[in-house]
Amino acid sequence: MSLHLSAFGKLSEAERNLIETVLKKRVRVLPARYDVVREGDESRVVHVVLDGWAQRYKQLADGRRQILTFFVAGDLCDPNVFVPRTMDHSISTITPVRLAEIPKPDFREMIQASPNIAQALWWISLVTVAIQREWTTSIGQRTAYERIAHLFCEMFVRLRTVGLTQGAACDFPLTQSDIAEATGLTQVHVNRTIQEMRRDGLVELRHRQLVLPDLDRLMSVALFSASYLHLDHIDKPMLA
Amino acid sequence: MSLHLSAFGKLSEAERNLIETVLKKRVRVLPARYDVVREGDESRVVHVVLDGWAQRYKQLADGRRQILTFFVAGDLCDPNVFVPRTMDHSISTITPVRLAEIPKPDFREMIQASPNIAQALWWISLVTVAIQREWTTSIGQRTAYERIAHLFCEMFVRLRTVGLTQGAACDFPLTQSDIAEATGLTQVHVNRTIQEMRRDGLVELRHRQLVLPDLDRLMSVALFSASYLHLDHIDKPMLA
DNA sequence: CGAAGGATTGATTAGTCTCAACGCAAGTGG
DNA sequence: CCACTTGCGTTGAGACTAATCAATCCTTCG
Repeated sequence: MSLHLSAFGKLSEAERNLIETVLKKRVRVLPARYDVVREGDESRVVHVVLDGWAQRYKQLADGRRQILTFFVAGDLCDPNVFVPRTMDHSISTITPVRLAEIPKPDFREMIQASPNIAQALWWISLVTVAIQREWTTSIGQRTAYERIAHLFCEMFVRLRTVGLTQGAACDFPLTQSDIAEATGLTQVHVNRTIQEMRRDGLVELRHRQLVLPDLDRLMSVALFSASYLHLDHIDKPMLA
Repeated sequence: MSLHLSAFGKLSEAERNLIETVLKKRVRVLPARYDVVREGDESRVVHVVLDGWAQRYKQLADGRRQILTFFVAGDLCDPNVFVPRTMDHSISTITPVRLAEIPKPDFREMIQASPNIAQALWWISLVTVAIQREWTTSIGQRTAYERIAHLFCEMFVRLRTVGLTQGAACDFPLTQSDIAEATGLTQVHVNRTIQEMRRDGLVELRHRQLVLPDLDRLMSVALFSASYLHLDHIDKPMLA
């Protein structure tokens, strides 16, 4: 398993082991569509997804919902360890999830024990904002078609870096409603747009499996450039 | 002058002075509409806006532009000190700007000298992502009217915390095109929407002056809740 | 006084939403 | 093992928000 924190290029074997140990300390298994943290909660632990998909979202007073990012294996959900605060968003599972919970003191200790791990944490924060900025750009500037294509590209590339793709395929448990809430579109329009992408031979998506037969072409219609993921700081992806 | 870094609630007088000293070391004065950093550049220094307005933006391959945030006095533009990286976005001024440039080594030294300042830096990162998330939500879920209203609320509240409002008024140097690029709308539609807000008595905007005669009502139509700005960690706003 | 950037207006169109219904597959309880 | 439910995907018709294109009007400033 590749974990984002330990995927950071500069870590030693010992540091990786330390991380693994801390991760194993407290693991929960959660059902699908289950709230992990809700807006307004105090954040006490740091969550790391070990397996499955989760999401960060925000809800307006009248119920409208915006998904802000998806989490997959290895993702640290709340890198915010040093400033006490109430959550300004919610986190919930999409599929069943195996989730590591690290009490903040343990996490801080680990950080203080190793400057490299501290740097890895900064790197994660960096990528987190960068992704959020890309999503803002996507929703603000890209068309429906491009937005969905972009989402597919991002998730595919991220899954690939953690070894969760098989050739041009990967598990993709999002419903069309999830995609709608992530892209700021309606579920109906997402449906029609995906059909169009199918007709164009860019996407196969059914039974929670996504196949991207021509990733390069998809990236180009999505105006996708992976640079915002800052993969240059990551260790080589595991060979599956 | 209130600076975000030194606005963090827990700092001592000595720490504040340290920050002020570092800030004064290298100050540049830039004209309006001037690029400070461009996408693809290496980031070498940390920028802090001392005076004036600036913006962070991203440009798609075909030229479409999305403004990602606005910077006002006190804002740290690139809190990313510990991970070397190339910029995935650009920063430019809107008005003439007085800008502090802190070489990364100096900045790191300051951080290492004081855990409180380090914490302040984490807090800034936290608020930066939180704002970005709110913008994603805004563009994804709010109507044109609500988006613009929300932007007004956010900027007004942020300006107020740094003492840059006078009663219900503040300087507001954004053109309607700027607002359009920030909200993912066209300039024409922004114009019409602002006219509507004027008719509704919620906004007066002319000659780069913004007046919000009924902030509470504006906040409520914008579904604005200041919690994402995490002002609870900030020192009391200066009394003007 | 002229130029330039910004704001405003009008007419038209495109993209996306809304509402509503229907289909299909998988799971559940009797 | 079948009837029912439930969640998700698909389709259609029509409405509406916001985009586009193109002028025109201000205002500021050299």
